[in-house]
Amino acid sequence: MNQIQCCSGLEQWLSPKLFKALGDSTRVAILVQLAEAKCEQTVTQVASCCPTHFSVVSRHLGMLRDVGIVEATKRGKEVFYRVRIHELAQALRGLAGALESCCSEDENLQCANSHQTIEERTI
Amino acid sequence: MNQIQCCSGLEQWLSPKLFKALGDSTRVAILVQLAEAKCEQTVTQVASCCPTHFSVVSRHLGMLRDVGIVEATKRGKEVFYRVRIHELAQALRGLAGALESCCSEDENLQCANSHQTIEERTI
DNA sequence: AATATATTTGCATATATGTGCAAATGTGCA
DNA sequence: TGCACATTTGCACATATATGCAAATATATT
Repeated sequence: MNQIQCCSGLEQWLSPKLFKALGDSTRVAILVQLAEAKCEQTVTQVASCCPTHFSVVSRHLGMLRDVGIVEATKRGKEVFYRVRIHELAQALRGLAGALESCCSEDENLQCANSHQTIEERTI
Repeated sequence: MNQIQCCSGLEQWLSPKLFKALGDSTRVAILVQLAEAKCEQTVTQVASCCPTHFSVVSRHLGMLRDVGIVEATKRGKEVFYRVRIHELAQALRGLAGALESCCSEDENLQCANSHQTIEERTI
């Protein structure tokens, strides 16, 4: 019988780099600023979100770009950043789904067998 | 007219503490171990997930408990941990929803007005 | 009471990270 | 070319964090 492992894809969604980027209050303020602006903003505009030095905000934006949370476009001497909202939302929902795929329908499973599998779903 | 701010609730879902807890590779390994086990596990059992010292794993589990990602039950001399899967999934989906609520239907918004509002939805 | 097992906590340490400032880089304009 | 503006980067420094080991605590068993 064709079978796949439970929880497959869980590690794929649990990216420490991604969540480390979300785990800083300054970067959260930057994200809120960008998301609420509803449009791309320059580094200087984003830096108005917090008392932090603009060079630090620039570094944070670079880090957020490295992990794919924001993207940047350079036009003239300014760099415009925007949140990759749909991609980020998809990553969050992907992890949520992978987590819940670890829950079987029967909540009171025997735990002796640590390699339980489920039948592969065929459309 | 009754109006609410766009993106309301975004900051509520963007908890740096929560994501900082997910932003470490050892804690991710611990979570994968716990989730794939599909049942509560003792500290010693969880510690088999990685070469890290069991006391460090104990500390990580305590941190994950503090932010609500796992919960613990002490029975005898053992402490059983399990992932609060549904609560975590709800937090992730809540953030995903809050992010996408910042996207209006028209993707090409004028950005001059930084305080745009939407009409409150009435069922 | 004494012992064995499981977990937590104190401590030391190496590394990572956030921050501010100054300098460097890049770009447009007079 | 020279100047103004926007952003990035090098550097120093303070703080946070992850880790391992030993000791302390808690609980069960003999």
